[in-house]
Formats: sequence, structure tokens, C-alpha cells
Amino acid sequence: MNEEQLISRLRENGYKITPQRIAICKIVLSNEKHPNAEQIFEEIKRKHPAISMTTVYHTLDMLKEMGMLTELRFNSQPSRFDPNTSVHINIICKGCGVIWDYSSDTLRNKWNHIISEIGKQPIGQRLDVYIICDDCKKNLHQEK
Amino acid sequence: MNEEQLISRLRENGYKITPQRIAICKIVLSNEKHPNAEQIFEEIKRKHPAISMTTVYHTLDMLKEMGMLTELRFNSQPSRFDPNTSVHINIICKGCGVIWDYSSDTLRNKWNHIISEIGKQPIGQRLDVYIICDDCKKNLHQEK
DNA sequence: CTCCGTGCAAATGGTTTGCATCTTA
DNA sequence: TAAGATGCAAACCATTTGCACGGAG
Repeated sequence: MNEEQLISRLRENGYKITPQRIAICKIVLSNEKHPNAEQIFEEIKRKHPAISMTTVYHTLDMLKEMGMLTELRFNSQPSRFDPNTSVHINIICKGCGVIWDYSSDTLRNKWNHIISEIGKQPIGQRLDVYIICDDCKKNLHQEK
Repeated sequence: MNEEQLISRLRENGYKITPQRIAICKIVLSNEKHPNAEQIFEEIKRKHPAISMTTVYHTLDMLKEMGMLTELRFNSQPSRFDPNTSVHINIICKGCGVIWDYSSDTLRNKWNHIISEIGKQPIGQRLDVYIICDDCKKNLHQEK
């Protein structure tokens, strides 16, 4: 999504266009690493040193409200934000917290089938798979 | 799981047997409604009025540690606790917060297939489907 | 000119921790 | 009697809120 499209989406939904909003949206919507609010804040500050955490949270709320962002809350870890709102699996390393998105035709087909079997109209989903990534396995091995 | 089995599991894992632990575990492990810590606390207090929230949290941590319980953290809502650790879908109403478990052979088969396609060794998973339940739809309709 | 957005500071609240006392094994 | 569990009170900390000022439309 380019800046024009973004601005249209915001206008359509009755939001005003501000430099802070544009900056935050651009960074969040293009970041596939599932950053937390603090990391987003740090990244924004490089170009907008005067920005506040409050505005970051407000803007994330706005994107969630528009359905353009999913917040993933975890145990003993700040929330992570995911601009991928299509059906996909979050593959999450329990060691270092890295998250990869996974999707495929197989996943979409099988998931659709499961949903139709349930017979309810979903308004969203969250699919997490927890693993220990290769790096973390290596480190665990060294610690012994 | 009956009380004897529970006590064995605790002993195997090196935990001491206390009346508080037994009471909390029995209530949590048999409650399919995905209660939060406060609700568990209230239920325990009926039989053990002197129990503390600290002990409830400690015991929940212990059960998580043993892999007998999953904590589901949500946005703007306290954590919910789920004793069903097998592959299943949490069907969650975004209106009232009710959670139903769903599982079937189809789900297990298709999920296994997806996991083998990913080619990673999972140590757990969380499958959420968000809906608006019939009661909440009714209420939304009345509000208009 | 009005309404909404920004950002500082303070509040919130579920969860965690420190510590003295008590219980289990 | 040693190691671990309990429970009170205080701390924690990511997130939310109140409010005065500023900028968009």
C-alpha cells in the first residue's frame, strides 16, 4: 500500500491526515517482523524525534479499528503488531520471540474447510504455532 | 483426572501437596469455561475463604510449567485459563467473551497435515476463531 | 472557527515479587 | 529440620486516560 492509498483509507474512515499518523502507519504496515510498541516508537523517533508513545498507541488503535492490523498479546511480553490480516500462521520461537508468518494454498484450503465444518461466521482468527528455533536450540545445547 | 492421579503428577514433578494446591488444581482442571484468575479465586474462596490471589497465580504458573494448562492472553481483558492442551480451536465471542472449545477428527487431520508441511517441530499451538455469538447479535440488533 | 490529534503527566490494573511465617516431607 | 509453599503488601510496567495546547479541514 502506497502513501496515496493509505491517505484515502484514512479519509474514508473520517480520520485526519497528520505527519505523525502517516509516519507511524507507513512503518507499521510495512514491518513484517511483528514489532512491539516500543520498537515502533524507536523506529519513528529516528525521523520524528518529538513523537510520543501516546500517539503511537492511538495510531495503532486506529489501525486495529480499521481492520488493518492485529495485536498479538502474549504472556510476560509486550504486544506484537501484525499488519498481515489474512489467514496465516504465526510461527513463534518461545526462546527469542521471533515471529515468522506462514501461509500456503494448503493452509487456506484446509482452514476454509475447517471453518465451514464449524458453521459459524468468523470475524477474524489467530493461528499460533510455538517452536524453539534453530538458533535457540543451538544456544540451549551450549549452555549444558 | 481424579485426585490420586493429580497428586501423582505433582509429586513426579517435585511439587509438595497442599490443600490449596489440590483445591485450585481440581477447580481449574475441571472448568471448561476458560475462567480468568479472579473467577478461579472467587470459586476457591467458597471452600477456602483464607486463600490468596498470590497462591492462585503461583498454582496456575505451576500447571503451565507442567504443560497441563494454557494461558490465553487477550487485549483489554484479563487472561483466561484453558485446561485443554490438545489441538483444538477456541471459538471466542468478541461481544461477551464466551469461549467454546472445538475439535474434530477433520481438524486434527488437517492440522497435522499443515504442521508437516511447515516442517517444524511444534511445542504447542493456539488456534482462535473470533465470532459474534447469537445472543450478542440479538442484542446488537435491539440496540439499533 | 471547530473538531480532532498530539503529547505530557498521571492513573490504571492485572500480574509479579519480596519477605516473614507456616507447612510438607 | 530443610526446602518449599502461603499470603500480605508493595512493586511492576505496558497500556490507557485526562487535559491543555496545536494543527487540520
